[in-house]
Amino acid sequence: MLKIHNNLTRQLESFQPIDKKNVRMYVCGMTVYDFCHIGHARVLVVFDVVYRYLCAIYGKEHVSYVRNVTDIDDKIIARANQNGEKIEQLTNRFIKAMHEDADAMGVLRPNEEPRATMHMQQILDMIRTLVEKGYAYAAKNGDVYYDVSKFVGYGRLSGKQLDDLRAGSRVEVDEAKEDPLDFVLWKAAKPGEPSWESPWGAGRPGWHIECSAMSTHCLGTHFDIHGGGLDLQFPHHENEIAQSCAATGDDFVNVWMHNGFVRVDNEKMSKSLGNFFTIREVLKKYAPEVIRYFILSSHYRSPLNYSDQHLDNAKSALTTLYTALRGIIPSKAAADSATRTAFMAAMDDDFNTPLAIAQLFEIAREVNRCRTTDTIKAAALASELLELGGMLGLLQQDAESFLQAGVVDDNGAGLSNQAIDTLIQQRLQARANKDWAGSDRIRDQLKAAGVVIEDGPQGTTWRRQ
RNA sequence: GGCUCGGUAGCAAAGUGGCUAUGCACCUGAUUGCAAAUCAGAGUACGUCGGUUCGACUCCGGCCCGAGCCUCCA
Repeated sequence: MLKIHNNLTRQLESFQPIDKKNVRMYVCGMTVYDFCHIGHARVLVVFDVVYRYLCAIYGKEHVSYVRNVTDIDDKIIARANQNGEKIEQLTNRFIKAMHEDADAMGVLRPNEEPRATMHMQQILDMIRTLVEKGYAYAAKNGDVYYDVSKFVGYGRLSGKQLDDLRAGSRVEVDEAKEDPLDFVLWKAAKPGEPSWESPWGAGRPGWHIECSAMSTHCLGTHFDIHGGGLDLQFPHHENEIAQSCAATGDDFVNVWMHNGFVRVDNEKMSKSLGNFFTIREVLKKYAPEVIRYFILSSHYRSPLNYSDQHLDNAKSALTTLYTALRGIIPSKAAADSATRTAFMAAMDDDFNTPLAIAQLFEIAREVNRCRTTDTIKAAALASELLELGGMLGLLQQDAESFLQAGVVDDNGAGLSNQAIDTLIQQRLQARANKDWAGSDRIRDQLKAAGVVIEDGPQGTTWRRQ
C-alpha cells in the first residue's frame, strides 16, 4: 500500500486514487528562459520516479502525468529583449534544451506538456469566472487581482495566517491592490509588451493562474497529486488552491508533494544567489545516470547538498551495481524475493529511494556470490536487479557500455577503445610469456590514461575510471 | 518577529523503544604472477542537558547549531 507525505496535512497518508483507471498528477515545470540547473533536475527526476512507480502499481495506461511549461512571464520578456530575439524563439530553444537534459537523465516524457501561451482561452475563462463570483476585481491600472480575503482557508497549505503574512510582509505595497497579499491574475500590457486581448484590456496572465487553468483543463477540476519544488508551496501553490477551488467549487488536489532544495555549501541553489550548476555543465564531467543516482540517493523531501565528492561517490556506487550485472545474460524467473518485497516496501513508504537502492546492493552482492557457482540463479537475480532498478530509472543501459563510457574531455584526450584493445592484446602476449614487468608496464600506461584492467577467469576486461 | 524542517560513524544516507541498514573511503583475510574486481570479516555513530521507561539514537521537554518560507525561484 503506497503511502505519501501530504504537505496539505503534513502527514503520511495512504494513497487512494480518485479513479484507479486514471490516476492523475500535475507537476509545475520550468519557466523557460535559461538552461535547467541541478535544482530543476531534482524535480524532473523525483517526479519521474513517482510517475514510474504509479505506472508500476496502476499500469502505464492508467496514469496521466502533466508537467507544464511557463512560456510567458516577466523574466522571459526581459531575456528576449536582452538577447534581441523573439519570445517564441527563446522559449522554443530552452524547451528543446530542457528535453535534451531530461532525456539524457532518463526522465520519461509526461503525457502532456501544456504551455501557457497555448491555453489563453482557459486562462481567461477562469479569470472571468473568478470576477463573476466576486473572488477577483479589476483594478484602476487595468490589472485583475485575486481578493485573498474572500477565500476562506487561504494559507492552509503553507501553514500561514493572513495576519501573520501581513505582519512580516516584505511585499511591496502596490497602490492598485486592495490588500498587499492580493495577487495578480491578469497583467495589463505596457507598450511594446506581448499581449492577448481580454475583457479587461490587452495583457498577459499572472503566473499562478496558468497552472490552475491548465491542470483543470488537462486533468479535471479534482485530481490526485500536485507536485513541485518546495519553493512553490507559497505563494504559488497556495494561490492555485485559492483560484481553482473558488472558480470550480470543487476540491482541486488531494495530495500535495514538494521536493527539497538542492544546496551548494549549505545554501539553497538558486538563480539569484548565482550558485547554480546547469545540468549540461555537470554532464561534461559526469554521466547523466550518475546525476540521477545522486538525486535518488537521498529522500526527496530532504535537502540535497551538491558537490563533486558526492557525484564521485554516486559514480563509484553505480559502478559497483553495473559490475555485478556485467557479463550476465538476465533471464526472467519467478521472482518474489525478500529483497524485492523490501524494495517495494521502501517505495511504498513515501518513495524512500535510499532504502530502495540499498536493496539493489543486496541483490548485487547475491549476484556476485553465485555468478560462477549458480549461473541460473545469477541470471534470475540480474533480471530482478534490472527490473527494480528500472522503477528508479537506473541500470537500464548495457553494463559494458556504462563501465567503458568515457566522458570526453575538451582536449579529446584519452585512449580510444581500439587503442585500449591493442594494448590489452600486447599485455596478454606479455603475460603469456610471463613477462610480468612488460605486462605491468602496459597496465600502468592504461591506468595513467584512466583505464582499469581486470584479469578474470573469463579473460581480461577493462573499464574507464 | 511569525511559521516550517533538520542535526546519525571519515564522507554521504536510511531506520527502529531492546535485533547487521546501505554506499563510498579505510583495515584484515580469501582470491590473483602482482593488481583490479569480487567474496568474507573488523572498526568507527546517533548535537547537548534533563525526563519517561526494566531498557532510548528512537518518546517528551529545555538548550545549542544549521537550512528554508513569509518577494521571483524547482
